[in-house]
Amino acid sequence: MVLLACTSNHGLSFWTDAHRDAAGALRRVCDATAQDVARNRFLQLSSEPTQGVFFVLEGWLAIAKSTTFGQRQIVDFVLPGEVFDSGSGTRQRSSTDLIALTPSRVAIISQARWQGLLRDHWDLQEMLNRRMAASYSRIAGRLLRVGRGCADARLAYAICELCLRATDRGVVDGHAFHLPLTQEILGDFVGLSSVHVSRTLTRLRREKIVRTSKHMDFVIKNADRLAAVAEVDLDDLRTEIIPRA
Amino acid sequence: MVLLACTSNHGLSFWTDAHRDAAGALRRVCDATAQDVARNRFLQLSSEPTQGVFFVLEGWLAIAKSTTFGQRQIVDFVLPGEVFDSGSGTRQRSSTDLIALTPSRVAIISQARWQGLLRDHWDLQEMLNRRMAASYSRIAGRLLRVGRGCADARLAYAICELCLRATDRGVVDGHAFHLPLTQEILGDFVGLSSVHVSRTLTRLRREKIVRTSKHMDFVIKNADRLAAVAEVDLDDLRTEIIPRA
DNA sequence: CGGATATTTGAGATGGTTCAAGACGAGTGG
DNA sequence: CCACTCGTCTTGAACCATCTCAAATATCCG
Repeated sequence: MVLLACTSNHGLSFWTDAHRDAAGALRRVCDATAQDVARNRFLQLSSEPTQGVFFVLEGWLAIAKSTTFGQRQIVDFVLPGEVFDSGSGTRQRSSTDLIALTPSRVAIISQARWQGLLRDHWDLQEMLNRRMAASYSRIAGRLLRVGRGCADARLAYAICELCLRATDRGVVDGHAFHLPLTQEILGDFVGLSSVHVSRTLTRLRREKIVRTSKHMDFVIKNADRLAAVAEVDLDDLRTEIIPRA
Repeated sequence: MVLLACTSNHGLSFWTDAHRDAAGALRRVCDATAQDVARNRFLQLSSEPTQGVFFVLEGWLAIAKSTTFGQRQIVDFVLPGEVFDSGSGTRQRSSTDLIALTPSRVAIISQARWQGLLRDHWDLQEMLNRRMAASYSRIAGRLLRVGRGCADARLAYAICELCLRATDRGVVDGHAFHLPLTQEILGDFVGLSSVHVSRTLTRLRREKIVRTSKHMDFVIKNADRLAAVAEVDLDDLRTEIIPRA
């Protein structure tokens, strides 16, 4: 479950103003355990014992679930400043993989320590609650498109979602951003084959809704039509899936 | 987001032993505001202001999201003893519908009061965290099947999930249980048309994996094959999606 | 420049949808 | 007790979206 905030691109900076003491405690814990992770490394394998709580300082990670025969679904991405808690229920085994999509920097916090932090800092727990609600909204929204939407809607929705998460600026015309993903990973995110992601992206490009260059550099050309294809209200989407500070 | 427990079929009974004071506070709040709800009534409409937190005392409810043109996806069910919090982020507007699938009894708790309860009772918050993790696991598992599984896998998985949630007993041969759903609702749950739910259910019946009678009375005939079709390990599934007490 | 990794494009197979008609079952009123 | 009705489920047939396989580019990295 993805828990904490990402407004700036640097993990802890978010916390410094509103939540000084929680931030301090968190920072101490993170400094002690932070480590660098190479691209494509698995930080957590499903069916292996949970290692605790992962706090992302830099990089993009993916939470993925797989069927017994290798079909993969990406459940959510974890961005800098956010937390992934694979065993919230104090479970023994993780049920998900956690994969570094870019070179990353991650702190691993033990369950016990994390519980202690939450208990001692109510504002941390409170923020956690908001983050969890946002993360739940994200997955619920995606479930709707994956279950009921056509390929265009799924992809357009994913682009809106990721545009909002990747940067502070909303989904507005001319906004450019980069996603550190391949089309295959995007497909695993929205339940499409990479081939069909390619075709659908081509269609969105041809209709001048987005522009892309050099592997996943996006520019929003027509936010209104993008929102229409995604069947979503952009303002609503933002308040739903991006936790407020 | 679905939050609390359901082991017995009566809302508050779960709380009495381990969490006496939290249970007492909760009970007082619920007694004051509980109300009966008719089948098929909407307790919460998306795009309407959030009413607060819903605590279910009796009945099955469904959390649903819809596209602008009426395509519906059921995100999760809410069972007795569980809580639905439509605006966890203290948001103004709900983004989901909440529908009573059976005649139900529900208490509505204001956001402020709920926040207060959580702050005053750490064990309540702690249990909430576990419930949220379980509810997240449920939706993530379903997202995997909906995104990547064929109709058989989606339905078989849903049957496992709902069997586990509907009763204390696991998914075992001979276990009988009732689901207060139509095939159409089941379809909205797993992203299939009601027609295809019917066909797929027929296949599962023909292969002697489940037996059904009079509208959604299920009997598990072959739990192993059901699990195989659902591509799931039944023990793992239980610890993932059913919060431990 | 060369090799690996990603993307594009085509063509055929497939699984699920939609529409439409019929069967079944539970509840209702005569 | 029967006949009607409404909601639900079943079944068939045609259609369409997406997948898979396969080959042809394009892009990145050393």
